[in-house]
Amino acid sequence: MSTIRDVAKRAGVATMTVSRVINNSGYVSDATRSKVEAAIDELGYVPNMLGPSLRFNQTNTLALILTDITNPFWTTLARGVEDAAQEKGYSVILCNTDESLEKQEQYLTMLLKRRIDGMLFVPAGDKAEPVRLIQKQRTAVVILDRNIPDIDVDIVRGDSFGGAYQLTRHLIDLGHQHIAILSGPKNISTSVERVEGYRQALTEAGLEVNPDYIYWGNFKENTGAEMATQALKLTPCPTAFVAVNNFIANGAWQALAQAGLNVPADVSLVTFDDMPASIIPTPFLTVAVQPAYHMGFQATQLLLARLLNEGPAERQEIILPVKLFIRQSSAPPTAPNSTIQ
Amino acid sequence: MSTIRDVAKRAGVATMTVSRVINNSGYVSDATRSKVEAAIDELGYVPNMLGPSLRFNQTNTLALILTDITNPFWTTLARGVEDAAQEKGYSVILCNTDESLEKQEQYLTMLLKRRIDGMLFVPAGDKAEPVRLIQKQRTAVVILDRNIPDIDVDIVRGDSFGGAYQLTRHLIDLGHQHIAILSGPKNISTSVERVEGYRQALTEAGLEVNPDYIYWGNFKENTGAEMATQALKLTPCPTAFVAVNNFIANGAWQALAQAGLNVPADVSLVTFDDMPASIIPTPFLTVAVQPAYHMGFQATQLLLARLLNEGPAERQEIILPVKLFIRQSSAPPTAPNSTIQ
DNA sequence: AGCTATAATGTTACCCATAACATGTTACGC
DNA sequence: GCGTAACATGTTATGGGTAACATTATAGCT
Repeated sequence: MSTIRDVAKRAGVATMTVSRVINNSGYVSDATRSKVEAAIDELGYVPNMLGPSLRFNQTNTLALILTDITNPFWTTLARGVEDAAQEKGYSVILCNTDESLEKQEQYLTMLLKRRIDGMLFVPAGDKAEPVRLIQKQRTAVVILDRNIPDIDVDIVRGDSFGGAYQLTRHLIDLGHQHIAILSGPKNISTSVERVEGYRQALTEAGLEVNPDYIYWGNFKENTGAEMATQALKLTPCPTAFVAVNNFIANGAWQALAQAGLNVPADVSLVTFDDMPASIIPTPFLTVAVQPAYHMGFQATQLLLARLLNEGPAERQEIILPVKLFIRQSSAPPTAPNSTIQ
Repeated sequence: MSTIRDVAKRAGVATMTVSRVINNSGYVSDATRSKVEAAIDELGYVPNMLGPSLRFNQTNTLALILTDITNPFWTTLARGVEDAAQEKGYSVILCNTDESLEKQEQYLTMLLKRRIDGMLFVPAGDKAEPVRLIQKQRTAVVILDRNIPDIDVDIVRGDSFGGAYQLTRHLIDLGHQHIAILSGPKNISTSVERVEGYRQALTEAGLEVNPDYIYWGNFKENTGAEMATQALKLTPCPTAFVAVNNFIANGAWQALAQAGLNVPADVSLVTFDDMPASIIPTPFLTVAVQPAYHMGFQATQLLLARLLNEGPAERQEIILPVKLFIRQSSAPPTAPNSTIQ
């Protein structure tokens, strides 16, 4: 593999001159430029970024650390990150933590060793320590989606509280009184805030918040199924379910079908996070949609602004609105709870 | 950000000694090791990989270049790549070409500048040139999913021909005689081979191959819809559709619904590439399933073997089997073609 | 011609970790 | 007590590109 020195020798110039040609900087005569370009072509020379990266401690690389790459929500967000990064000549290393703190730590140290310029970080937990680790190495970081208390760091996230409020309110407006919520882990802010939004909607409507109707699990399909199965054993049985993400909703949906229940005839099901039409041609679930692509894009722009010292002075907390799409999976309850309506 | 020199100074030793402690290599006394470890902790020292990367021309990084990160098929494959890479301490840069040759070339040169150790490459086209570019820089590469003629390079792909054959054969066995195929671009081997498999099944069954029933488009949902809409105008109207990937199938499905047709009562629809249950809770489409995760995993293992000079001497062409899952979207044709059955 | 500004090209030091080599120290057998 | 092996630590060169500085050539002006 040829180096800038090989090119310089072949063209009969100094390496610096080759560098000038490559980067279009400084003065180079047309004759010299041609000679150098010819040499580059002949050798098939491709510059080695590692030299300057080491010298100037700048890798032009970002990392996106997320928790589940198989979920279209994150994929869509990843596209936003990638597009914003590419616009400015940055590449993105994608890391998948599977919600595992161990994998997360492995990835973080690996990325720090690589002297990544910045991280877009969906933390697998609510501990400040991993973020502090990043900040200690003076690596720029923007938290995505999930809040972490007691830490001075930029964050871009959706309005979990508002979204859950809207979903629950929608069910209440339909006449539901026994609404269960299938949530994620207790140490993830989105889980918690969505339960809070649910609570608020119930309380405002004068409905009792029954703790038995609140399920804490994780963001996976099979857990969604298990939580729904459990909930169906309660008396009074819930007539509606709020799922806190799309995978939980799908699991719940399967469990409901398994129990011989029809959505929405027998039970309503609403959820966070839509799937694109390319994936679900006939969307059915009533959803609270977060602007995933935009979330990734905007967070990356903020991160890049910080890297170029163009960012705002104070910490940013950007909360993106969540929009309710009412579809077929939610309907007024039937027997036995509200026979009138 | 502290360097190995800072640590050495603080511990009162040479940088080499620190290096030995970090890498657990050579001889270090317990006393010295403790001193060094203390210094590392106090400074929060994280080694800079760029030094050795430059020195030894080894970045421990792979790249996965694919065409659509929003498609669960690729995401699943990406998981396979990531898992295999992580096992051996490699990280993966994910690049999304959107089937654009221009984006692809940008990414390739960027990756070569970074001195990536190897690439897993889903080419956006059938030209050998991009692969030759990579090989010229002595960067290891394994082609994924799509064949490229006239080039000496490892490839891991699914049995497109066989899968399409099975799908078509299944429809023929159900009694369909007018079967349309909605394919991707003409310059992508998977598109072509799937059409070939379709042809073979028809011919074997003594059915005429009607060129009007063969549609060439791309792998996107809206194109799938357009192709299906066009096909419905034909006489005799197809009673069954073979979609060449999941997004095309979803688009087609939408178009069929739009046209007031029910699947499978009015028309059958079969496709390549399944969606995981977490995404589609109630799978409906009859599919030819490629082992996406395994494809990514195995290709990465092959690539890593090559990097460590442990690979087989000769070029590998690994063709993974495709499995047919018969579900509800395919049924015998009704009027007007085969009223008897 | 002499001066200066600009154009064109070259030289050197630097970034960080480590392989390769060099040197110094201790332990142990005889 | 001496030689040798194993242990312990240090020194130096290396990799590739470029900022900063240095030098030389040319053009333009008086």
